[in-house]
Amino acid sequence: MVNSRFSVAIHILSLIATTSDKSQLTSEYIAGSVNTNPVVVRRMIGVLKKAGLLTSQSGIAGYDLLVEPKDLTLLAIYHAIDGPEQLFAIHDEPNPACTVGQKIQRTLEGVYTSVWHAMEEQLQAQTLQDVLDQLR
Amino acid sequence: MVNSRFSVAIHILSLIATTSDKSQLTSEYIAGSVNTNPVVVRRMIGVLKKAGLLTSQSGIAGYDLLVEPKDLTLLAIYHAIDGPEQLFAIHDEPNPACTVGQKIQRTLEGVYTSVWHAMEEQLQAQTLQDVLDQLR
DNA sequence: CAATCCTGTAACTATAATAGTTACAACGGG
DNA sequence: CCCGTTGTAACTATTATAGTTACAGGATTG
Repeated sequence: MVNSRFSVAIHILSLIATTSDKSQLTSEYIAGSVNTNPVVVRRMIGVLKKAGLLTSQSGIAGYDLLVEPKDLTLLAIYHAIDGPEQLFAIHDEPNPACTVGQKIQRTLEGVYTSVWHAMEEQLQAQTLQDVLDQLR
Repeated sequence: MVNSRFSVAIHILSLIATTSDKSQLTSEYIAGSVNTNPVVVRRMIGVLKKAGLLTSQSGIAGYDLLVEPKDLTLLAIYHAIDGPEQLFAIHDEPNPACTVGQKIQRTLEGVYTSVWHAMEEQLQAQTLQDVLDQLR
């Protein structure tokens, strides 16, 4: 299973989108909601910031989304956190002297790519706003 | 990313399906094709055996498939190796005192389940025979 | 029946990914 | 100036994964 970074990212973005009192929105407060360490939160926020999803100012509490929740797809968030582009690992260097070993990598790549695309479609179809609606 | 066990399982099953000379089909030979250790192969084969996909006899080289390649979907193989039923981890114990923290787990479960089903469909649509055809 | 090759399995080790933690420099508001 | 905050680097702990060693027991062959 892939790590929980994607879940944490969605959680953080949801908090930013729904918290009106900016001064309350510190990394420590967010960490309290997510149940993790403030540094983990700041680290994740740094990644989301680099991807252009939000802004912040050093020394001041509060974060602002740069994309409307209804325009922010889960796929965009996934790409922002630089999640893996493949779901399954393929073993290294199968034996090229063997018919199966010779072609298994290409074959599996094809299989996994079709699976991957199905997943992308699902993530593309849902936005942060959809998540917010379900949190109400 | 999920581990390479799924890839290795498909590789092993492909070899068993395509190797006519049973006496050649030892765990060491398979390991040579996959590029891993014979014990890793035997361990994986033990799992596939328990799932009813193949048989073997202690002390004798060779394995036999119990399911026709055209009837063996990749999803069945995935279930056989007991792959994770979810792609993304959800962080533990978000704060229930917070609106977001309270409902984020259920919400993410819903999101991830829809992604999971899309993936299952893809794996269900492809059989070991499809893989074999591409290996030729 | 002894030698040999194989499977099945337990136990240990090595490596890498992930998350958590400590520490501290730099920024801003009161 | 003081305090709370962000941004980051560096270290540690935990866990998953794969690789490895070791060995008991079945089957074949001379």
